[in-house]
Amino acid sequence: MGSNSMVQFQDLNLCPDPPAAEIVPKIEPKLEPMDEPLPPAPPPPLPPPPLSTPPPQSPSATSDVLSEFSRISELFRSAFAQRPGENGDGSVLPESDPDALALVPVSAPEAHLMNDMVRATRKNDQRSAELVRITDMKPEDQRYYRGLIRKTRMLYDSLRVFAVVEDEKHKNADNGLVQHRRTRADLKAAALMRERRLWLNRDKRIVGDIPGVMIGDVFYFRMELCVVGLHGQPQAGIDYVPASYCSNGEPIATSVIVSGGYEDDEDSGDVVIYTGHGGQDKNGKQVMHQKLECGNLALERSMNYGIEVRVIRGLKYGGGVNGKVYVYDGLYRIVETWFEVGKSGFGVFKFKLVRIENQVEMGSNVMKFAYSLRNKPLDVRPKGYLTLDLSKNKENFPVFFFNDIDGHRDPVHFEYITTTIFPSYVYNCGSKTGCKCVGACLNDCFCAMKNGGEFAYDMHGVLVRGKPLIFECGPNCGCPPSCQNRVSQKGLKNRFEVFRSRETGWGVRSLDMVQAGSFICEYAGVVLTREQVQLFTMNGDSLIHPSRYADRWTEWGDLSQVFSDYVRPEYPTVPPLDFAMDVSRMRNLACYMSHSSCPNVMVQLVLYDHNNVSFPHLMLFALENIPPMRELSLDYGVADEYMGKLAICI
DNA sequence: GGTTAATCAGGATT
DNA sequence: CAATCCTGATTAAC
Repeated sequence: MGSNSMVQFQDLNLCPDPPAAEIVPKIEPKLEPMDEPLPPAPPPPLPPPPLSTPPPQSPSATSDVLSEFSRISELFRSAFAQRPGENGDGSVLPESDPDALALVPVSAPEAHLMNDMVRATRKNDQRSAELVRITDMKPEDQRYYRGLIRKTRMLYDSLRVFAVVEDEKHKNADNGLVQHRRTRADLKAAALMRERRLWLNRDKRIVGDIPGVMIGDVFYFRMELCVVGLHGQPQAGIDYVPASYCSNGEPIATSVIVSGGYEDDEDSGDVVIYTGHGGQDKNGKQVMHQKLECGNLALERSMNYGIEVRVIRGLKYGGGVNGKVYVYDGLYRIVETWFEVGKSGFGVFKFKLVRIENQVEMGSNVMKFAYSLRNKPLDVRPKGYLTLDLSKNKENFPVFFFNDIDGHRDPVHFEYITTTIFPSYVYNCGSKTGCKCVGACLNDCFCAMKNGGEFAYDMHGVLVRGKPLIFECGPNCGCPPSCQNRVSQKGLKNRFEVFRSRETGWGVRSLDMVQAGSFICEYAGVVLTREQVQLFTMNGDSLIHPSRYADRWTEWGDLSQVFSDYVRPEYPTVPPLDFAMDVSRMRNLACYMSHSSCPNVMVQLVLYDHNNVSFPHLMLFALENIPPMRELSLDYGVADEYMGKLAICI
């Protein structure tokens, strides 16, 4: 109790000597210190390094960016390559594909190794049966686990996006000759991480909140829920510890997904009538009576013992990757269960789930709220809007400006600019070359070469990997504006809101889901050279120094955890930024973003309308999936304690 | 004819 | 091993 260990694992040792029909919850709370110490003394509870790794390749003498990229691609290809003996009907690559030839020598031995590794891992990588509840999280633990979740999800997303891009390449290589079935990048990313033991929370079965996962966190794929340990079933809706694993010989449910797959569900938010599983045919039609077994029994037992379950809601979401998102909505208690004849005429089990009080507002409610704000802002919040478009029609989407807590209204007075204004000489010096592509830019495009032989974005405009500098196609290029290498120069893709907050002064949030890796907006201002800065003594508060921003781009797309001989490619060096931006008169929404040392937004430098590498645009990209109404934050590269004073743009 | 719903096939985990 | 409230693509239906 009075121990100074940071996190407590509460052992849920249910009925060591089971009176089977006991109604009273029999939880014996036994506090047990965590086996591994937490930060600041960090041996992170990360899994051990990969069991076996491809032999490190000797660093090529030509540390040339191009070859580096093809090497990484090769790593991917071989990791994704079909394993020999499995599904060897050659449905993948035609012989004419040059990649296929390059693939053979690498993949055969390595894939073999990987097979063994998977087998070995599978055995030891079963989920533990030890039921625990995490009871005492201190702020530093919160931060630590949040970081762990963040890092894991970032890796998952990076892998997934990279897999999509690899898949696209194959599609192009196939040239439409072969029927191309899109590979499941979500599954591949998960498999690669599992092989390397990078899934979280497998050593203990957690009842209640998963450390580091916040209510309102949004996931695009079921597999991602498995990876962080929020819900371990890739398809089934009820996750539970099977009876054979439990100390009391009874199954215990830990989480459910409510996604409307059962016609008899009734979801009113705080109360859910959840239908048990089973009795459906392949198309999801109820064709049999359900039985009190597996997940159904587990839910019943959990109710009996008063054990709460995590609830994740699947919501339709148009802007999403696949039309659907999963939102973590917090803990519910199972209060009632019964068997009844459902709409189909067959018997189903029903469970009444009631949300436990004193939790943060439900994520799915926030999503719905944001949805109505997008459409009818004034109906939802009649007071507080100072303007419905801070940009005065200059952006693709209106930028709301909301303050319902005090009288500040300064942002209205600034001139809104959508892009940074550079001194004219920036445009005049340097070459005016661009690519000469006529239709779509492909990988032999001149701009692609400048990016190391690949485009920085996938087909949906998601950043594949952070770089010191990205070269987009621009006005000097032959390609049309629809070219996919022009992501950050086309303005906002989401609806944003500048708002007043008691904690952070001004803040920015989105009314839409912002997908990890997607473009948010430019950090716009008026560029001053060092001489100009010295000439005019500016009010320091209104000067932005781009060189101070932390290099967060290194975190996005870093695959060294998965490919152990992965080294970040040596990019051409970019001169240190030697300019400041004045935002005292003209600015955009970016300068209202708050600082965080654990930010959800990062700066990525981009060039498109000129070739002067000393004066890139500061483009902001999402580092994680940001749910609607969650505040955006940037790492301004300043120690936290200074931020109060620095108070960007007040 | 463009958007949405039903259906199929391929999958991973327990 | 079959069952599972998944995805992505194809087809049918508005």
